[in-house]
Amino acid sequence: MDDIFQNIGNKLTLSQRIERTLENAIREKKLTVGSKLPTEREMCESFGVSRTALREALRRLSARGLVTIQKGSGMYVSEINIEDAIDTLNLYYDLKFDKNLLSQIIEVRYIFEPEIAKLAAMNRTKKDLDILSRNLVEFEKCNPDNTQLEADLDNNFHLAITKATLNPIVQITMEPIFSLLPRMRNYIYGNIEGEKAHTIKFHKDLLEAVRKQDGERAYSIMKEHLDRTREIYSKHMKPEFS
Amino acid sequence: MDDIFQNIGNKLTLSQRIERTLENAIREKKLTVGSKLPTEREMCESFGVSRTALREALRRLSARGLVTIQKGSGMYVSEINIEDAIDTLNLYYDLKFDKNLLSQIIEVRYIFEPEIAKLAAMNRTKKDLDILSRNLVEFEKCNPDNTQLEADLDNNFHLAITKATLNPIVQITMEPIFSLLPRMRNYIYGNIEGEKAHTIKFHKDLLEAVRKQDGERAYSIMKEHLDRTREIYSKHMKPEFS
DNA sequence: TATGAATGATGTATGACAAATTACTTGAAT
DNA sequence: ATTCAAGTAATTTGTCATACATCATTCATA
Repeated sequence: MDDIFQNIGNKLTLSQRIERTLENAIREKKLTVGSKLPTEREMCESFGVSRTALREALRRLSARGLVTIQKGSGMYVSEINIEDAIDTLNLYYDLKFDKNLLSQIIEVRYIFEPEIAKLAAMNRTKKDLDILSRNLVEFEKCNPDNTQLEADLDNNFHLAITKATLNPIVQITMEPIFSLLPRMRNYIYGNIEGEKAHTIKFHKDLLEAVRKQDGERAYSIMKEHLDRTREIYSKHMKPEFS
Repeated sequence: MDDIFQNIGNKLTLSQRIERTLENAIREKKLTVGSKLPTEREMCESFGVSRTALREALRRLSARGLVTIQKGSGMYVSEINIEDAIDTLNLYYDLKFDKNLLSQIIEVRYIFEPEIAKLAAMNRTKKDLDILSRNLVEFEKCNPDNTQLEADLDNNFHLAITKATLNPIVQITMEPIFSLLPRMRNYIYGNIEGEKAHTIKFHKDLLEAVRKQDGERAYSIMKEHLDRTREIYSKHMKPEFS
């Protein structure tokens, strides 16, 4: 028995215990999504706690996306949605943003995106093709001087490919990464994608492969493109980031 | 001007505005990680709000991992760590868990893990090799009847490979997935990995490739293994999930 | 140096009122 | 008599203020 002196500092606050209780109830589906929670007064009574403690517990749960609170109406068990998960990752990457994360992002894109392109080619719906085509048209007619719009459209193309996999896990993984890319331009000299013509050709070829559901071709096109991107990145990386 | 009638119901509560203010300050590094926030009384005064509103804002921030609150001591801007991001994804997958997510997980493993194995082979440190070796030893000597331990060790092996990439994004992506796998057994008949001998050989071969930093070989070993796993999954899937 | 009291921080309880929503009542028009 | 609308009451969450509890740190004292 070496653990006699353990378990002293582990005392949770009252509101944390309430939070955990409610969280477990939601996880175990004892509280179903969309259902209305009892009122504050009722829960205070049944838990035997003050409004203060109860409310702070519910504030935490709402911050995490587990419950929705509507003033004057009530509190509801909310369906946790993909945006909640993505937001958290966005926050994480935001605060961790440095030269290491930058190269890690490039690395992840390089190893994941070709497979994603392949999967997208196999699973894409008609709607995905529409989105990709429209993006391509906009990209072609967009003013070359408007580098911001150009970058956004390029991002959206990759995002649309990701969504075309129809796999939400892939989306959760990649979306926060794409949202960081525009800001990365501040750390890179000039236009990271190289001249517009190349990007258009790349998008066109990839779209064509996706349309034909040619996974292998989509894979190799994406790989080639990211190879090129990766080189440009490392060549144009600002001194303090090399 | 079509948006004349917008932005009416968007009124944030006072505590939400406080939350956002502090969050922005942290995002913009005006409040540096580890630094101590002013006391409640001081912040109440400078914001001109009651303790209630301020505290509820801080409860939300702490729930999201942005600040740490220590009773009797104070409140601190906390380094958001990888566990926070992983926990959120865990929660999301937990609540979304159904037959679709199950097949999506299998799909993601199939397209990502071979690339991860390759990257791990290239980047792994000596320490990673130690962890993998020790896992293999434990796996070999573990009682075949203890399927739970066997499954955990198998999971830990894949997790260790993921960490050996030295890329936290890869870890964030895969760790929640691995934590779900043990529970998936409830939805699958029998031992999803097949007989132990096969798993041992697979782990041994993969470890050897990682040790030699032979990325291509690590890739193909993992691909082959997941191919087999995938087949077993689909064969053993319970009726209500097929 | 070690003990313990004093101080200052967060945690909880209570009561009151504000603000928003919902439910109900009432009344007029058809 | 029925239906619909406006207004009122009741309910619910949001904020404020005060008091005390509990934990951590500081400081004085033996």
